Amino acid sequence: MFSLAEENYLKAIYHLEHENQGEVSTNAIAERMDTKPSSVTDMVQKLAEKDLLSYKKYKGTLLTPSGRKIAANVIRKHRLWEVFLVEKLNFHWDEVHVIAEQLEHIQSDELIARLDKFLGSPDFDPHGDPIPDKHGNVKRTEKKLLSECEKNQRGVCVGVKESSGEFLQYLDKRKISIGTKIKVLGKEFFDGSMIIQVGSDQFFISQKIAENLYVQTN
Amino acid sequence: MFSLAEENYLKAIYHLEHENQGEVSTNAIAERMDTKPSSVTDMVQKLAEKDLLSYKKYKGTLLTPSGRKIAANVIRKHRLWEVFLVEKLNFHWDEVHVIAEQLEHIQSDELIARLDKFLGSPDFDPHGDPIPDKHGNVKRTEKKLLSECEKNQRGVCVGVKESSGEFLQYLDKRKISIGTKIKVLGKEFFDGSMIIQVGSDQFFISQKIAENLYVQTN
DNA sequence: AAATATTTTTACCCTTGTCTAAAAATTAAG
DNA sequence: CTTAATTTTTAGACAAGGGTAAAAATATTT
Ligand SMILES: [Mn+2]
Ligand SMILES: [Mn+2]
Ligand SMILES: [Mn+2]
Ligand SMILES: [Mn+2]
Repeated sequence: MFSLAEENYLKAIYHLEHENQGEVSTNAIAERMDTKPSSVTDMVQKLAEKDLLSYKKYKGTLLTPSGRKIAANVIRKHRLWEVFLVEKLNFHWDEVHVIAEQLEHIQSDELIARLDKFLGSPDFDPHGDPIPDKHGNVKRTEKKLLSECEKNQRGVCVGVKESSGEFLQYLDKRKISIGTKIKVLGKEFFDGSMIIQVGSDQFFISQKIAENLYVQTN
Repeated sequence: MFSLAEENYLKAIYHLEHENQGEVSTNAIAERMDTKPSSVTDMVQKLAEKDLLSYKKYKGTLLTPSGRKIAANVIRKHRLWEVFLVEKLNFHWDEVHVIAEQLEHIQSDELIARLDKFLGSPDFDPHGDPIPDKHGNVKRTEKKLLSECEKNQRGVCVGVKESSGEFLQYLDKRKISIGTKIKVLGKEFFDGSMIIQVGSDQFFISQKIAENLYVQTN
C-alpha cells in the first residue's frame, strides 16, 4: 500500500510530533531521517497530496488521523518483531532494533495478528516502549526520568529514552533492565549525578545516564 | 548487500537453471518475473558486471558460483520463513508463499541462524522443498511425480511441483499433505488419469494432478 | 526598520528499475 | 540459401527517491 520510504517518513514524523508537542519542521525530519531538507520537502508534499499529513509551506507538518494510524501500525510491527527477536530467538535487547527496522515493513495484517497472538499480545517491547494496538491506540503510562527522582525515592525501570547499543550495554553491565528496582541513595545538585542501589550493588551514575532511564515510581 | 530486485533475478535464474538444465534465456526470465525482456537484458548485464552470472549477448545466462550461492541463500531464507509461518504461527501451507516472498529479503545472517535453530534446523519446507544449508548446498532427494508411478505402486507424498493456492486447497480437500501415503489403484493410459487410495478414501484424479505431486516410492 | 542569519523551497541532476518502440541477431521455413 | 518469424538488444522515457546549489521566506539582531 505505502512504500518503504513513505512509511519511514510517517514513522519519523509521528515520533517527532510526540517529542516536540506540535508542528514538525522540515529540518527536524531531515535530521532524524539522515537525509536532506530538500528531499523532505518533496516527500512531505507527496504525503500531503495523499492526505496523510497537513502541510503549509514554511509552516511544518502534522499527521492527519490516517497518517497517524499508518505510522502507529508501523511502530506496532516494529515493536512486536522486537519482542519476537528477544523472547523467541534469544537476541539481546541491544541487537534487535536494526533488524526490526527491516521487519516493520513486511505487509500482512494476518501475519501481525498471528505474531501478536504467538507472543501473547505483549503490551511493551523489550525497551519498555508501549506497543500500539491494531487501531493505533497507545497505552501511555505515567513514567518519569530517573533524573527527576529525589533522594530515597524507589522506582522500577520501565524503559529507556536513548536506545543505542552503547547505552544498553552499559545498562547490562550494571545489571539494569526492564523491571529492575532502583533506589536513589544520593543526588548531587551541582551536576545531577546520583548514587543508586540496584539489587545489592550501589554505584555512581552521571546525569546523562539518569536522563535516559524511565522509571515508574509508586 | 544486494537489492531486492537483484535478489529476485538471481532466485528466478537459479530456479530456471534447475528446471531447464542449462543456459537460461532472456525471455524465460522475463516470463517468470512477469516483466519485459528489455528489462531483463538491462539487469542481466548489470549482474554480469558484478560477476554474479555469465552472460554472452543473445546466448543466455548461467549463474556463477557466487551468484548461485546468493540465490540459494535467498531460497534458504524463503523456506525457513515458510516453516516458521506454518509451524509457529499456524498458517496454512497455501498461505505462506506470498509472505515469504517479502521475508526472504530481510538481511541478517544472525537472524537466519537463530531462526533455523528455533525451528529445529528443518531440512524441508511445508511444501516438501529442500532447504539449502548456509553454504548453499541442497540435499536433493530422489523423488518422482505421481504420474510416473505404475498401478499398485505405493508412495509417500514429499512435495508439490505447482504450489498455487487452488492446487494446495484441492489437496487439502482430498486430505493429501506432506507425508501422506498414496497407493495407485488404477491408471488410464489414454488420458493419464488415476484412481488412488488415500487413507480409507479412494478417488479419481486427473493427469494434471498426478503431474504436480511428488512422491517417494520404496 | 534594516540588515543578517537561518530555514525552507525550487530547479535541476543522478541512480535504480521499469516500459515502449525500433533495430539487430538468431532461428525456422520455404 | 533466401525469406520470414522469433528472440534479444538498444535507444529513449518515466517514476521514485535522493542530492546540490541557489532563490525565497522567515526569524533574529542590530
Ligand atoms: Mn526499535
Ligand atoms: Mn524498541
Ligand atoms: Mn514459497
Ligand atoms: Mn515452499
